[in-house]
Amino acid sequence: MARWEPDARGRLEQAALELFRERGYDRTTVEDIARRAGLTERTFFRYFADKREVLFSGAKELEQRIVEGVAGAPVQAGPLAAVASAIEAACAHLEERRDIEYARARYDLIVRHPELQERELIKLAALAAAITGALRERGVEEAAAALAAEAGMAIFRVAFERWITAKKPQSLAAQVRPTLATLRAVAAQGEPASESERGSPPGKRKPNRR
Amino acid sequence: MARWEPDARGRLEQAALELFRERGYDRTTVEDIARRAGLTERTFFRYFADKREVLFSGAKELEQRIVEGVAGAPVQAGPLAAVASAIEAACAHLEERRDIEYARARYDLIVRHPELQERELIKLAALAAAITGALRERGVEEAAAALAAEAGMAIFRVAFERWITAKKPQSLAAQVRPTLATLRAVAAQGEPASESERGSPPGKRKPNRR
DNA sequence: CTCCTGATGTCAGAAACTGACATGGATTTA
DNA sequence: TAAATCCATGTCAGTTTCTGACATCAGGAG
Repeated sequence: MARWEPDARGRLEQAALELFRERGYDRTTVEDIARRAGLTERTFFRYFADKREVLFSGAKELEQRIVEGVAGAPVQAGPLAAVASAIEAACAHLEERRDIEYARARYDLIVRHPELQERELIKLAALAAAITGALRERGVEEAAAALAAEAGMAIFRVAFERWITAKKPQSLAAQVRPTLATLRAVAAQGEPASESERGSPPGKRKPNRR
Repeated sequence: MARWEPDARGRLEQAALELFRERGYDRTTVEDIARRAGLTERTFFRYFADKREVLFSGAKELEQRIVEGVAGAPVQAGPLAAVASAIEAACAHLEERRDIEYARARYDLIVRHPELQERELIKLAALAAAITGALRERGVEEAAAALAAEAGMAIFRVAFERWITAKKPQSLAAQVRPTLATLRAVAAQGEPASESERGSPPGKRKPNRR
């Protein structure tokens, strides 16, 4: 027989989410969480670097999945297209693993607590950095890679927000493409007329969609 | 005669930066900072919500400045152009107020300390939200506004990084336009050639200006 | 059986933060 | 001018987060 109940980490995560919802984030101490999971405060901090981290265990996997998606995108795809398709795939997978109820509960918590937003933001920043690296692997130049990665994060954020606040049930992954299109439209708006952005005569202008 | 030395807040900020540089961020306690400023720990927390905040007093003014810049951009400017020009102006002003040495010292600290990065990120997120609001005031639709704001933040980040890590002395503001151009190029790359992008939802495309 | 490993517990303590109340020049008011 | 009161700061006690050091003890390896 096992010496300890299995999945201490998972128990801590679940206990934490329950308690945060029951009493609120700041009225829940780490000791509360640990006790509900049948463990001690010290053990909590062996699994999670701090109190916030207990809500962000999925970040690593998401990052890995997206990086793989970027690396595996068709060679002819541009950086932004590669990122967007990776995000789309990751979103689809994310929807399979967790139902929207969980996502909403977690989202509400994060939105209401700046310290949790901060953590969320740094996770996304780490994700952006990882994407930048994956794009560089594809031969994309540094600044372009960073910008495409950040743009991808912006798309993800907007798509996610649309999904989570939507009244009618819809897919998260389905938000990605239209959001990408909107971003492209915004970027194109007011763009200098010719390719080289200075004085050169308007040679072969890019086909202006629409 | 004044009862207390003037500018307690400023003294705290300066003492903090000095000590962070001398001993490092985590080997400096709030009490250390307060003492060097001739105050007590309790008073520190009356001026700053927490230890990190002492490094971010300029954020409010930057936000206000950029929002004004967006609001004051020429009416015919598209959202991204409006944001970029506001950022450019704010950068120019920022360069006047603080020298690059200060910027580098602060940047080094933030880069090396995740908790400070988190704070930096949430300030930028707040800035993005404010920009989104300013764009909405200009009649830009919600998703487009959010995306343009996030894109602006991406530009700012990349421009700032280039500026701060540059060997040759150059202007921060001067980094903005080329970075915007790069972003536009990235966004345009691989864009669907014709107006309907691959049978995706009937997006309401805006008429392309210019 | 003995040794060792590794997850957990126990304990003490530093540091971040908060609420309540005190202090005493400065400023306003009677 | 004397009194009232204002308010930036100090003092103090307390909670919570997080860390280091060491103890415990079932189970697997030899």
